[in-house]
Amino acid sequence: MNWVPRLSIVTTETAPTLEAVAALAGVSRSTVSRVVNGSTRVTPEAVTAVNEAIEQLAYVPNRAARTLASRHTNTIALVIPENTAKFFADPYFASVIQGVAMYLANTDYTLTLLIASETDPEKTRRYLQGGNVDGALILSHHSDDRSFTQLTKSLPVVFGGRPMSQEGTDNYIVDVDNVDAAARATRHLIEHGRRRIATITGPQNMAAGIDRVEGWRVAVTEAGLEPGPLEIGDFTPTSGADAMRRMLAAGAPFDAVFVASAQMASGALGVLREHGLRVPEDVSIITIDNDWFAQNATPPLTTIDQPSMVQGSTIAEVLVRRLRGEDVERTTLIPTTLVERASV
Amino acid sequence: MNWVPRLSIVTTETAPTLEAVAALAGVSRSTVSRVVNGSTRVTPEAVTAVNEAIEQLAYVPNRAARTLASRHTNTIALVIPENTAKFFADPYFASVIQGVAMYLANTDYTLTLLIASETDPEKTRRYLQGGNVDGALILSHHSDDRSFTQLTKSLPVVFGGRPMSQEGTDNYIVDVDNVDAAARATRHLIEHGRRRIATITGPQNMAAGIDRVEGWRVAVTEAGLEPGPLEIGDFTPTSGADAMRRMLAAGAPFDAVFVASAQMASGALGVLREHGLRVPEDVSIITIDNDWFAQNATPPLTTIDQPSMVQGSTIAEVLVRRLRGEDVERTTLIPTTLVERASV
DNA sequence: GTGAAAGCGCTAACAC
DNA sequence: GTGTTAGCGCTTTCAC
Repeated sequence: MNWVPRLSIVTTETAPTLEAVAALAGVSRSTVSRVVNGSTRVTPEAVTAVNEAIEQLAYVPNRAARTLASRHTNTIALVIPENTAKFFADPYFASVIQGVAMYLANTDYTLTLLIASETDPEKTRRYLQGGNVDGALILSHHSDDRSFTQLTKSLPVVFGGRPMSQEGTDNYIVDVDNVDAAARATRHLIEHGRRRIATITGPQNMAAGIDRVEGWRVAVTEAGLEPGPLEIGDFTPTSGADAMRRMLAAGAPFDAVFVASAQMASGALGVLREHGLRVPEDVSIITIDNDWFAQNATPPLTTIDQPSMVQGSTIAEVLVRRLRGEDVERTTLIPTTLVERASV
Repeated sequence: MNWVPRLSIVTTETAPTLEAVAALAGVSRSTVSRVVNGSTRVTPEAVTAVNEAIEQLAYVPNRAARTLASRHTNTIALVIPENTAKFFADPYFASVIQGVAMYLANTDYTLTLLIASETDPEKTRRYLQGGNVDGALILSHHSDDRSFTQLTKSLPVVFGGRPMSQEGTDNYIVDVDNVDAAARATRHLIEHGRRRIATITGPQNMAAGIDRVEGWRVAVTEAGLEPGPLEIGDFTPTSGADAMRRMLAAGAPFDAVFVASAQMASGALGVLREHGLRVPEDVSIITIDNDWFAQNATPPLTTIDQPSMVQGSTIAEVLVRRLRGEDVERTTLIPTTLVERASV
């Protein structure tokens, strides 16, 4: 009786290669490659043979080898400037990211999260230019984004939110129409008989901040009204509270305020309450973002809903379609809707 | 005069290869490779020559080639089960993720964000097993994480938060000591003379949910008190409000409540106010999470601070150290601190 | 439709 | 210390 060591058979558990699949299916590696990549020019028999072999071996193509040979990575970077990362806790951002991730989950692309260090911007640029990704999504939000708009020359890029830098106005952008949203919000106030309309807006080095003041101004002046007081916050609840405090201290009267984010609005609301001002009786409030802050404020806030998950999935979709070579519009505007609640 | 077409020279602007660097520096490719990878066994002269060549050519190593040859990817996956993604808007999660990203930014590792589809768990598993990453970080939070604990066998994995599945109790885990945190919170209530201590806790299929009830129970019984009413939420503000509503409706008296998250606490607070109950006069509230919700509630909430960014960077650090072959403790507990404010 | 052959750009023994 | 030599596992002409 000759005993053969069984162990050696199972010993080296290396991942199966395309070559192994080819051998098992009785075809060449090229054919396996064709099947894996969905080429039509293969006989049905070969296709099934290969697929069975793949199944049987639990074959998974090696991404590095593929990338090396094909010169494309199947990877998309989501770039978040470090400054922006501070706003990470903002539910708006979180759900944009979630939207991106969810969309990409249904494609062959993999999402790489890049927090762009501001102290070493070169590192990010090198990574992006270094052939590590097929394209990039940039959630840019402040004026210092020139380095990213330049990236556009050498890598397919889509911006989430209008970049501040105007170089290359031919950027691909997915954004909500902030001017329009702010104007609609403000008009809603006016339609409800308000006349001295204040605003608490966002940083003036961010497109969203600028555009929302702009929309407010447009609506106010088109109604023939004088602009009310204006204060600037940074979209956080605390900054909203501070802004409202300053506004009250300044003493200029107002009977309504358009607050550029629900988080700021919730902060402002607290200050109003402290000062014994009733909403909406004494002052109406309208804001942007239909998040928890807007829904659970007392009173619940009338607001402009900008669907953030949708924006996330859309920005991803635009890039993927570009990578597929499809013709895509430069600017995609995500529609907003007015949600009426009790604060106006 | 023979005219030579100049164009051809500039035409193909291919990224410089290691080979080009070698040529320019007058050394072999191996030497360049050694310099790039920081091997010490190279003469200083060679090092500088190579570095100059790299600088001059703006050479960036090709990651795919590197991965293919070296069998490691320099990539770490951050896996977020789809269910968990729902909680994405939770500032706690957002900042754990941010912590991970920030830590990794200072290493050579790249972060890949994986939202694990629950309808097709195989896809995630394949990706993770398929040699696409060197290791994985799993922000797991519900009972259905067996597939991930099994992953552990074939891939270095670190869990953020204790996984529910008990297979392989030798998992690497970074977590806050939820039992302890809850117990401390509850004891604080007791030290302040409260006697009928209720709790609103998290889902009982999540470790954080279970452990926090446990801690509450421990503190209550060790003080010789009867446990007060208990309601379950899902960590969201709305669920906290609902839970409080049920608790009030049930009619069992209580003079304090330990709420397992600040978001739920803020929801519960609103309901208490609706019912004319004063905090802390009529009922004390203590919670976990030192986020905006805790800070800006009225009154501001006494809470247990679990530093989420730290947890994020720590979980990343543990994995990186494992990948470096260092000896790392299986369980790393992030210390929490009690923050006293006005709600007790 | 299919296979053979030639790399993709790098690392890792192994000699020297 | 440095160079030479093989590949890593796949895609992609190019013949057939």
